[in-house]
Amino acid sequence: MELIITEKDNAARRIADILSGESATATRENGVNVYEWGGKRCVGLSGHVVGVDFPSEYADWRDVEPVELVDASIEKTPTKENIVATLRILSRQAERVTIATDYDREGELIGKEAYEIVRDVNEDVPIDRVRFSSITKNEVQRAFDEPDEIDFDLAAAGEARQIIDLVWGAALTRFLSLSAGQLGNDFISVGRVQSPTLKLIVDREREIQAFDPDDYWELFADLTKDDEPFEAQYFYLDEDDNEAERVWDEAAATEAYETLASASRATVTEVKGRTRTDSPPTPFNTTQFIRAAGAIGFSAKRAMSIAEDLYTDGFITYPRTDNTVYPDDLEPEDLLDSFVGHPELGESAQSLLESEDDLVPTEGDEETTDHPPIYPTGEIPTRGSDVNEDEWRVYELVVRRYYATVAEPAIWEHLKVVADANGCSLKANGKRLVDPGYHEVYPYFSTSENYVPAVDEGEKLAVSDVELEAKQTQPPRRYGQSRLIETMEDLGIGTKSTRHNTLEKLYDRGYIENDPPRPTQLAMAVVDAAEQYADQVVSEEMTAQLEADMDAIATGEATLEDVTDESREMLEAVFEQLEASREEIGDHLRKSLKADKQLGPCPECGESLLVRRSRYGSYFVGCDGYPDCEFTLQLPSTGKPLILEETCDEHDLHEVKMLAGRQTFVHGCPLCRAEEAGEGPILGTCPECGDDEGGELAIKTLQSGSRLVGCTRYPDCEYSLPLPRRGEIEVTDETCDEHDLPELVIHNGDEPWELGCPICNYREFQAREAESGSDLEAIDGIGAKTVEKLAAAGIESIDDLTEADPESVADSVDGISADRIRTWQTAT
DNA sequence: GCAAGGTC
Repeated sequence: MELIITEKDNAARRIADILSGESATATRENGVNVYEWGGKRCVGLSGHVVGVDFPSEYADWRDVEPVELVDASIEKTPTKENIVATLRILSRQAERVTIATDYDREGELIGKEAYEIVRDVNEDVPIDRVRFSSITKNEVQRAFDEPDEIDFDLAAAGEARQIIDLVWGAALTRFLSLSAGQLGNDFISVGRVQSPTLKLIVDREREIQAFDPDDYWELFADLTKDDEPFEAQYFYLDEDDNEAERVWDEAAATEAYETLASASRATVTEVKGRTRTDSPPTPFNTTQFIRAAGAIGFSAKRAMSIAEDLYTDGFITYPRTDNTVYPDDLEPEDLLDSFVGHPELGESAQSLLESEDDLVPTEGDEETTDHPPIYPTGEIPTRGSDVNEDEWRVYELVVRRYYATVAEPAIWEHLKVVADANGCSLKANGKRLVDPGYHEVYPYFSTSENYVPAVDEGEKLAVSDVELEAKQTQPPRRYGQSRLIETMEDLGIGTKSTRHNTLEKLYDRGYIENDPPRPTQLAMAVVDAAEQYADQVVSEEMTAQLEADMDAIATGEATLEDVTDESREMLEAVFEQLEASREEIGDHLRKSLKADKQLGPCPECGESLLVRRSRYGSYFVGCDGYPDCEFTLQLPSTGKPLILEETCDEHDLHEVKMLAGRQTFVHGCPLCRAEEAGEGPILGTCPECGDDEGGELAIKTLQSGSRLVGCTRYPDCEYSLPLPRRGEIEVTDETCDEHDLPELVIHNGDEPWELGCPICNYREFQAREAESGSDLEAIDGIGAKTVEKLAAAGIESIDDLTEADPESVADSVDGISADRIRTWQTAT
């Protein structure tokens, strides 16, 4: 029996199909697909099936000095037990083994991991390695016709990376976390990829904070030809004889304005027309795909998640790729043919096929062996059933990008007109799209035109509507998610498969907030500390050096030991500096952690108000002076609070936004909200503090729209009873004998709901809850804890769950993945 | 419980 091992199940299935001529049959072993035909078996791994870690005696953070990790031994242990077990069983029975993992460095390492598992149970079996960069018939056949061997040097290069990343990451993460007393879930992490990425964001924020705006002025005027006005802008020649539009001196600007305003005509001094070719875009690699999806509103995470689904379902090729050159055997005519006749995608495909020229696809600069660029397979999903609206939009983007890469260039005509008005120069730049070319099949780029009429030199044009605009230079803009991912790629940090995850990690760790991401005080402090004591870990040069070292290992010029020993020595040196400043670093980190929670001054004692979390997990605002000052404010129960930059003029407190997926809303200043908390009719005495303090119960409407019966002495007394969100509340004359409160009726729809006494109603509600629990608990895998978490995201019932968007819920709830939510949704 | 890299 011959065994073929691939990097993933999908590849195993396709290779089995190709080699067997579609005759392979699938069976399952330990939950792993095994494809079988004529004496051959093919099985897919799931990327790395073993991982590196320290021995268990290093597991307790408090028992081990972080520096001890530098020279600790490192073990490899199976992380996907079922796959490893299956591989062992299959290997025992194999007479020949072929490793067919991806054709890149990490694929070589994954292949070597498989090799070791095979060797462990079968000492003698021959083990080959095949390499192909796209799973097409010709490529795969060719690869299996000329098998090669595993490149152990290349795999060792990957192992060096694993070791260096683990040692630096774990030792420094533990050091910072321990020095700030942040153990458990809120540890402070650093790493070779995440920290330089964070530094990009922090550096930009520092520029923004240090930015000092300059005043300048710009002048505009309308010129008219044949009764058609067009806009022109004033310019002058600067000291380098370049055309400049910004006037930095107010007196000069005013003078130019007066000169222009007094001119009734301008004489055309220059007319320059030129034709520009606008080349179609290159094929999608992961980064360019994320960028294009970002331009139509998808976050990096969401775009990749959808692309992965489209890939798994067979609609597009593998979405994690660096390659921007299509494989030779991809025939544009064949692929386009599969779209002809489709109601939405057919017309463009038809028009491309009718082109008189041969279809020659564009090529990007990056030609790699990992996978082909991202393009549609020709299998078309049905909109609304196979894919939802978002998935369709992403799919259509991939299809149209493919169309664009085989389409004609667009042609623009540019026309520049310069005119002189009383010695002041005015210019207008016109552009017209004369041949839309690829834009016709790829409507995602702007094709807006700017009208400037044809004029002749010496022609006189009327001048009107002169305007002087006072402006200020702007600070640089924050990086958007896709710009960050592009910059990471340019700097060589992270990989096509991990860059978008790195951003998610920064969000999860409390380093960045909002979109475009903004660094927290904690992030600024972590980068500060790292720059001062462990500059390597926040510098992209660590990756550049590692890449060079890995190349040296791969070519045999260095060994894994050479490289990791040297790296460990550097880290030892870093620790000498760090240890000496442990206290100082810890203080700085702790202060920043607190600063991230600060809203502003407490109205009662002047200390800082902080966003805090109650024992039950709900958020509220409390005073840093606690227990001396017991001032508190409520926050809405839905979502996770984000402190905004904006502050309230009246109370000098930061405004708060509640992040809850699609139910996200701005709560504003919590003190304003408390003051406004709509107080409706008084119902009676507060059962909790009425006798002692004179509190009364009133119907209140909160900013979030939810309503309740609460004490008028709130926040000193937190007694409250829930009320339904919708419907008009009628306070009747009937009174509850037991609680001496009026009975309530809710008018919503046809049938009024006799809610009765709010205390009795709440008691009944609690009794029902106790009996049945939340209906969500009926779903497999949802327990009381999860119910609580989901409730914070506004999901309180099965109905809420089925309607929810898994991605946005996963965004707002810690520790619940979109996939888990999808599983529950299908289970209902 | 630490990293980054695969994959789902």
